[in-house]
Amino acid sequence: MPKAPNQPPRRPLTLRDVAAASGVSEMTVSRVLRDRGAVSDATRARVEAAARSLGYVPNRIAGGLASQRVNLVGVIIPSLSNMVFPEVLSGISDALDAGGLHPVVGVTHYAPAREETVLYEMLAWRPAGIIIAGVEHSAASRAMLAAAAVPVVQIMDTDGAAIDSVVGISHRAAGRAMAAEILAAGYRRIGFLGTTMPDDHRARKRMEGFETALAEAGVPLSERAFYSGGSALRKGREMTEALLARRPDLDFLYYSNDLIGAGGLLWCLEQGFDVPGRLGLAGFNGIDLLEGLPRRLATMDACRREIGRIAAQIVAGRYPGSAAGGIRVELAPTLQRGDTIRRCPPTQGAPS
Amino acid sequence: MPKAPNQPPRRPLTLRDVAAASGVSEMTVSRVLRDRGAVSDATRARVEAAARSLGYVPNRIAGGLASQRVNLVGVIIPSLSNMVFPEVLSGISDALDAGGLHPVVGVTHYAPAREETVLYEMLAWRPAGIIIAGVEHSAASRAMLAAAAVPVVQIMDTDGAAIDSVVGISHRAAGRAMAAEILAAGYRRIGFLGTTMPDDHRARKRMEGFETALAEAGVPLSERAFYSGGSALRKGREMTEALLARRPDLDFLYYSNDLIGAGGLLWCLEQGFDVPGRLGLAGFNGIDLLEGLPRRLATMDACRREIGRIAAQIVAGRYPGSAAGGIRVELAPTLQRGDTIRRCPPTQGAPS
DNA sequence: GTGAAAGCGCTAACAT
DNA sequence: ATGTTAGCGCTTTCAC
Repeated sequence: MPKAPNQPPRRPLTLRDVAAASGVSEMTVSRVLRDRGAVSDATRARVEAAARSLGYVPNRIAGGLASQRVNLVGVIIPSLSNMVFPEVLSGISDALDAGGLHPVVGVTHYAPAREETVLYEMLAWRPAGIIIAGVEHSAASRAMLAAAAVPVVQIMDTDGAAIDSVVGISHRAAGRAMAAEILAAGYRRIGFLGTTMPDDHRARKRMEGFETALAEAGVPLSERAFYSGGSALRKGREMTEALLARRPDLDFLYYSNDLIGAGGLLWCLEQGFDVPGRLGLAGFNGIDLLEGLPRRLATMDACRREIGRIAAQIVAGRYPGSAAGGIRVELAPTLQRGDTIRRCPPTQGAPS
Repeated sequence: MPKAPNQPPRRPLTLRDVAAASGVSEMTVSRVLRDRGAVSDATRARVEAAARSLGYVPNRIAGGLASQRVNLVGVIIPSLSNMVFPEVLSGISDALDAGGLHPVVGVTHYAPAREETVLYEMLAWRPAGIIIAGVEHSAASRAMLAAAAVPVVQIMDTDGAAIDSVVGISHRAAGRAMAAEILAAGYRRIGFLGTTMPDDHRARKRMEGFETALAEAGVPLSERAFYSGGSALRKGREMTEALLARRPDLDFLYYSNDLIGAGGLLWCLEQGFDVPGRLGLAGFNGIDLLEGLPRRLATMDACRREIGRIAAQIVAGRYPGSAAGGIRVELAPTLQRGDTIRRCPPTQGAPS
């Protein structure tokens, strides 16, 4: 045990120790350390010196109990394996920092039951706020969130009933917008490739919006394929190959995320397909990775870091209007056409 | 403000409320809720019903103060943008779950000063343990960690002085091992491509180990290039192009991570280079993504999830021997030769 | 500008 | 199997 080389079996330091060492009351030490209330410069200096030399670290458990305020924020996300969530978390972490807040992370693995457990555990810490992915929750979870006496920010998805604040994009609208773009480019035999994940509501909504918009234009979705698990890039290859073997007539593939889309793109290029002339491709998320591919996959930016940043600001009370609570921020994802959607319909001239 | 439709301005529920509602003492309620000590089934049932119907959530701040035990674990990592850290965090999160522990995440952005701040904040919560990336810390950070009365696990890197427990791989050895593999395959004009990040000690150690092993074999490192920021995949392309323009004689490129390596690989294949015959390539980390590339990049698995899992188990006291503290776990990264290192030296016949 | 008293909501330790 | 007592280490409030 390399620790504690030769110290006596010290009991943890308290304010009392710092007070004794600096010859003032605990109360004054507390004031100095929290930088609250008037303290003379001389006293302040002595206290700070004492605290530093003792290596005193305040006890936020006691502080939190006494003050009924805590600098922890619960962050509940479905996964850490999909880069989307770390990116959101990164935005959250950076913005919380500015307010001296710290994220406690809970991962649900897309399971509502785990969401309940995690949420319960987090509320037990009486956090300064809860940031939770999605707008779909079990009745128990909704009840806890509604009863919690703290700001709640649901993130990433705006299609649903809000509990308190919401920051995200409309995935239904994102699906619709991509459909419109694809139709405008003249593609008509369109396939969808996505995850089976039954609780990934955002992916489902994108598909629904996509399919609805196609149907409204009189273009039924021709084919769909779903996968689960494994390397997304490879799955993208495999699914694309399988799908096109089954339906060689397809002229567009819409992927539920950029990674499987990138896999599909790489495969199509290797096969020498005419992309985007004969076959168009699009993904979703706007991941960084796409920049380094041989061709830029069409995609739609999901505003991940921005969503995290704004959610954290709302919790910290640093977002305009957030003092009142019940903020709603719907971001507008930008469609990046990239190089995998053709510029105009094949049989049609340029517009007047 | 959609919350609190018509409730009276309730004060937060306490044990006392549950006790009153179920007709027993606070202590008995506490026993039921923590599942500790003997309670009759009848009493237990009544208490549970009361707690549930009131929507009571225990207050861990008060509980932690009284019991001097907290179910939070501080996790300090340099970044969330590099997928490596979310993967470690994912392993940590999963393993902590099993012990009812929750990670509080702090991001240092590779800045020692931020590491100090974050660490101080975390220790203030008297966490059940600290998991921190790397073995390089400022004097102040080391002092805090050494004085902390909790398990400390330094992760990802075993090349350095331990404070308490360490779980990771030797990046120097990883660099050496890759050098040996490359030399054995007969490559002799070798370049290195990495990040400028002055505080990424693991990348530095890999390069040092790599260069040292080459030098020992009488093969100096021919060339090196560094980058910072931007899409790693694209940077990999750009750097590779630039480096080979400057030094077209190189026959091997060792990348400090898989993403820039993948960028380089894609570029080389597009150029029609003979990989691995004329030019060999290797990365580091063993990311999932590589599976979907046209050719599998040689790499070395950094055991990221495993490191996270073990570190969390040590903190939770669930790792063999971890009760004693001061555990050291050095994982052996496996070299995956993939398709970008040739099988045998070009001018030499098959063995015997 | 500084100090004293009370108590935050729970749990350890000891009753019974 | 259940209850009582005494704090955990701070901060709030009020006094000086």
